[in-house]
Amino acid sequence: MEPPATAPVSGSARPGGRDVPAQTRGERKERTRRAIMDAALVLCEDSSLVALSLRQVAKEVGIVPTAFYRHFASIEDLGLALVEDSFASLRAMLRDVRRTDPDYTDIIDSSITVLVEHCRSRRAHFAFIARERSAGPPAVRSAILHQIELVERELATDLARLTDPDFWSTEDLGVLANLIVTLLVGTTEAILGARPDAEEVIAERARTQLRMLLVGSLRWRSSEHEESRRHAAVTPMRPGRG
Amino acid sequence: MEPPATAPVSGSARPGGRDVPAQTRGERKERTRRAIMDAALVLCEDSSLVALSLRQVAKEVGIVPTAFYRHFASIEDLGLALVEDSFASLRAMLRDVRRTDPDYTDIIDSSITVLVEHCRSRRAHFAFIARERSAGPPAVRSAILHQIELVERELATDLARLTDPDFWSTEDLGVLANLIVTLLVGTTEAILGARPDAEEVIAERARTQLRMLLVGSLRWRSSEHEESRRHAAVTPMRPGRG
DNA sequence: TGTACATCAGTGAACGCGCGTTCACTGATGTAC
DNA sequence: TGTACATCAGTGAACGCGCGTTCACTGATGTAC
Repeated sequence: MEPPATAPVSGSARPGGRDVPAQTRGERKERTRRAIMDAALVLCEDSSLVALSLRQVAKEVGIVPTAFYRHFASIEDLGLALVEDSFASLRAMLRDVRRTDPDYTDIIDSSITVLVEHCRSRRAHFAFIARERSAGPPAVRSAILHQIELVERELATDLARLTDPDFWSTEDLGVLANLIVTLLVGTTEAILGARPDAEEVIAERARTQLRMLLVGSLRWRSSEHEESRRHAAVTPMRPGRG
Repeated sequence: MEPPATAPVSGSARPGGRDVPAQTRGERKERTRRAIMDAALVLCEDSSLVALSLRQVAKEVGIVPTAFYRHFASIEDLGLALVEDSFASLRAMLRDVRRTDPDYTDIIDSSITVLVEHCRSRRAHFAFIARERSAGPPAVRSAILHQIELVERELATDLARLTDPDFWSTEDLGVLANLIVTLLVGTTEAILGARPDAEEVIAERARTQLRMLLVGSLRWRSSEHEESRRHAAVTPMRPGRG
């Protein structure tokens, strides 16, 4: 293993500079905090936060174990900070999805492309969410589930704009949003677990799945479904690429 | 905490019996093995196999730590045995799904009912699969993913019998099977994470999702899709309850 | 059937190690005057 | 501007504990004769 990338710089002299402090005390504290979070993200990548020790993290960062407590009360507390960070990445992705070139007609195609890109650039964050969602410490787990629920509700709101309110109840939009999020979480897990050259195959599969799902479900008429469960007529919606 | 449920019985005398051995040596070894697996399943339920220690397991079973090695080479090895057991439970569920009363017309409704039942009766096994699938030791993780892949292929075969081969390519059946399995895994996680009184809500949601998905995707004509991606006509299939 | 020996599940002491946490500390940075 | 004091990120020794693994062992069960 290579030597730790010692984050904390105790001296004040800069390479060719004067004896003016390079950073304030607060800036250096923040830098160490970031180093701790980065180290934790990497170290738990192939097991889980529940198997990560404070000493491992401190060693990786290049600080003494007790210095950890200057930043976090426990590994679980650190985990909650990582949830924040990871969902900041995820929300950045959602913003990218929403601001796709409006001339680009296939929102499914572009959304999955954006997902793949963010899985690459923010790999550790996405892997963290996927993993700790089901295996993290209780508080971390529930924080993640809460965040996912929020994303799900946002998606339901987006979907409301794309569908005819006469046919789609709020409840059914929630159910559809949940289905899409479940698929996207599964796709993310598949991308993260696959070798890089398999990523595009998985992405294309996800695009097909979303089409199967939307071509079908957008014909779904919730009102009729609730009354008789007979097959429904085609629901009006904004035209896709078809 | 209550005292360990000491699995190994060293004596040969039975409560009111003769001095004939109650069990052969092999039977008693098997019994301890089972006790180890049961204890491990329970102990890792709210963290993960990667955070489980051999000594915890031994203590729970009521044997000395070193006796563990008579049965498993490591926790990871024990994990692989638990994968076997867990998928035995899962396959038992699939058999139950397939032998549903043929008079019962809604295969979606009954399948989810069976899923809920098995989540209750084999809770620890299903939770184990869901959790270790993404957070377990590498060997355990890949064993689980392999098993899920097998289930997925079986489902694709089942679907082939329900669809028109002129419209559904083998590849598209695989994609659909993967989508359904992803949804079912998600549903399982939701059921296991929910309070008991929320189970039925989640089950009903899953039924709606499967209908959205199948009503839609069974109209999906893979051949036409590949050529032009124009919207497809309704694909012939065996009638559901509609 | 009885005897002598082999097997082997479980024992118990011991090991070196990494763990989380405590505590008193150091010394550079920040601030009040 | 200079001085005296407060703050506080990081140090280092120490603690008791649970960890995986080693080893020689015990004694009931199983087997060969």
